[in-house]
Amino acid sequence: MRSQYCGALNETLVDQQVTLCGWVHRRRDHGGVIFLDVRDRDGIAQVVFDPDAADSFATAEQVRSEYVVRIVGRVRGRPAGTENPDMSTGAVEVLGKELEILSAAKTPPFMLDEHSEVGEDVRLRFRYIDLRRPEMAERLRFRSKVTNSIRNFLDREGFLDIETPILTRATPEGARDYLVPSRTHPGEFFALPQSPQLFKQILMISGMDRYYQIAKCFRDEDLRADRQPEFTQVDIETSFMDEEQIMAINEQMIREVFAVHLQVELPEFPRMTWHEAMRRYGSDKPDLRIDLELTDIADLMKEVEFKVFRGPANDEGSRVAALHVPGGASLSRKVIDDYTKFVGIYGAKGLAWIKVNDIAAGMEGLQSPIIKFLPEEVVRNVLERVGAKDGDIIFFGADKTNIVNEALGALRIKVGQDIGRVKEGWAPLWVVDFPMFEEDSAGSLTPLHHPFTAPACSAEELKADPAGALSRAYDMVLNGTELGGGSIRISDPVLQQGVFDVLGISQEEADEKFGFLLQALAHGCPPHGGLAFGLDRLIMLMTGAASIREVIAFPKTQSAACLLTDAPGEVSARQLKELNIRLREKPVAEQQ
RNA sequence: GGACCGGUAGUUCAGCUGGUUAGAAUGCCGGCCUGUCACGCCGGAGGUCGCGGGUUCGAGUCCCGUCCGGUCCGCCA
Repeated sequence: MRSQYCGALNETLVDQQVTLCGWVHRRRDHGGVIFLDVRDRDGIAQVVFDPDAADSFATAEQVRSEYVVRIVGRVRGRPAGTENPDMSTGAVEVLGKELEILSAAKTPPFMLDEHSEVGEDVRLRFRYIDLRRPEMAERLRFRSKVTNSIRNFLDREGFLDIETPILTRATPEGARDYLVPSRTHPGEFFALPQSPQLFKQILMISGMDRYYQIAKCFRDEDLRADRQPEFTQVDIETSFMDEEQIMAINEQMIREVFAVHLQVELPEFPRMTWHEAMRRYGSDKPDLRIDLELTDIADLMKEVEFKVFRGPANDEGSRVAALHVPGGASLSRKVIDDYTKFVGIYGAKGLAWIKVNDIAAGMEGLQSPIIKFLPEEVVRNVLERVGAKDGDIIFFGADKTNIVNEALGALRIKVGQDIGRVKEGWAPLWVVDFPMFEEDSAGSLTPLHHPFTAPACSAEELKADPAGALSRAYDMVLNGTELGGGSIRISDPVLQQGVFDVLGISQEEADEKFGFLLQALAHGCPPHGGLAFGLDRLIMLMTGAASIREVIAFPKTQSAACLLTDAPGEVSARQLKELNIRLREKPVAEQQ
């Protein structure tokens, strides 16, 4: 039906007859000559019709945007002076001989034009048209090429692609599950997997040795620009490897993907402990392209009347830190007010600051709303510790540790972007030595990763000091985005129960929820571990897409709806009856 | 669950302190045009101002509620 893609046209085809199939991207009717830009997945070609070919010329007058056409014609070089250097096929054109309308098209709801902006809701409603835009088609093509590379790499390294169930068991911990009612077990439900975690561990116990899967995962939580309720993980697990080997092989894979598809040689990934990341950047996924850092100053502020920072008392669980911004003294009062509002989002009750105008002039050379509350010696020590110079600004945070970290960590990125301190390029790293647990708002311990992560200590040490225990987990971070995370897993049922104990999960409860895993661990479990990459985020980063929806063919809106299919939708009474489900009079949200 | 931004022609937007018949660009339709490439020129059609209620002599504009889209906080082991 077709001899080549439109984008394949070039000088080597001059004088050859070609047959193109595609969509009418644009028509330019000059009365005596008609140009059609014909578009397919691969590119755009210009086809010319003149009245010599009366039939096809008449048809060309009929066609409209987005008609699907088939064209037979001869390739020729464009007349001198009419080449289009902005077009990859712009040196040649097709002199149309035959023009067949394969399918007429309604006027499109929006222009497929790189020049016109369209609201995202319209694009999603007519996603099939949106995906015709070269930029969208290219992102999906890129994604396909990357997953293909990943499959090839893992296959070469001996990993087996094994599918795990989509209909599985609800897990009480973690994210909210998407549930599927069971018809054959009235009153019972499947859950869609939040990840294949337990299955891949069981595959290790099965002796599969090396497993991977490009797996759809489901989490019924609120959406974000980089979060969809169904998303894709590159899920990897291996036996008889320690964390060093697992990190090495995954680092190699990502380096290969970047080299092949972006022609980028990533630097060797530095390691940073979780504690160092939190201390220096206030984040467990620091963006190392920004060279601003937090500095602890609690010891210098001991004697200071603490209310000037509008934070709680300087004690355990709190942090006093400074964010030193070279050249920041030129920030306007309005911008600083905006930053104060910005850190408020993260729970900070204020934002103290000192502008350093002339360090030699002592207190006179400083400008700050809090300076009158600070002894000169304290100020001098703070300036010295952060390395302040004339023209700098220092922001302060004093509050509960996590509030200071989140507020100053976010401010660090925002200021860095605002004043242009984000370096070009790629800054990958491994974050390691995570704590096993963190305290939730109710004061009880929850796993920082998941409860199957192996501790870096013995069961006895874990029991003695669970809050201080580190885990054998590792996260891969790139430009401030968590690309993937993993760990060595617990391969001993006693240690696994020990972790459950710390989490307050009784033996009976553990048996009920994870009994099959505990059973399996007791039947010959190899030491094993793995990692899962967020494929969507990886593609987002690599393509520079502004949202995850730009790299997914059919994404959902922020309220987790599909505008194309209008899902979710109501179901018939008959379907509900089969499932033994009766709806309330009104959905809960509409009651009251 | 919460904060904020937006919703006006097919699309992207303007619409002031509430005041006559709601505008622009683009797309669309018709006409003209033999070298354009976001073609050009002339003409035309096109509106539930998201929805509901309220204030007012009068509401696109003000108030309340609600729905939808988006960004973020919480949430996301």
